[in-house]
Amino acid sequence: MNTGLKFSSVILARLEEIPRGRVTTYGLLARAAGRAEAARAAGAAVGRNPDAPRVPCHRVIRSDGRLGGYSGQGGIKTKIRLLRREGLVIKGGRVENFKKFLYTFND
DNA sequence: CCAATGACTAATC
DNA sequence: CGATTAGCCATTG
Repeated sequence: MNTGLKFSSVILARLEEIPRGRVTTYGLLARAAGRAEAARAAGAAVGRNPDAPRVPCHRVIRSDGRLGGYSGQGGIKTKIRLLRREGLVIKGGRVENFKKFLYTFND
């Protein structure tokens, strides 16, 4: 049941706890928000908050290591730059060894 | 309220 | 490994 907090709100709140140099997936994010199978909705929620200078939405990638998308300024290109800036290696549109940097949430 | 939509995912070919 | 298909969901018009 709902805690009173909207799904998208929880998504954004959870994003802020992702450490620098780490990434998470839309699926894990959705699970952290209370809906394990709402990965798609999670992506939609993050996508509606493009300008989030303080929200590290660029640290969210797909479950297979591919970048997914980015609605912020500069588009996907910016997402790549930001991730590389945190020490991650992007190649062929995906994060290499992303499982090593994968951040998992705790209930 | 119903139908469409999207920064998804896992399974199949 | 790339392309396709079907499933799942909150949000929007």
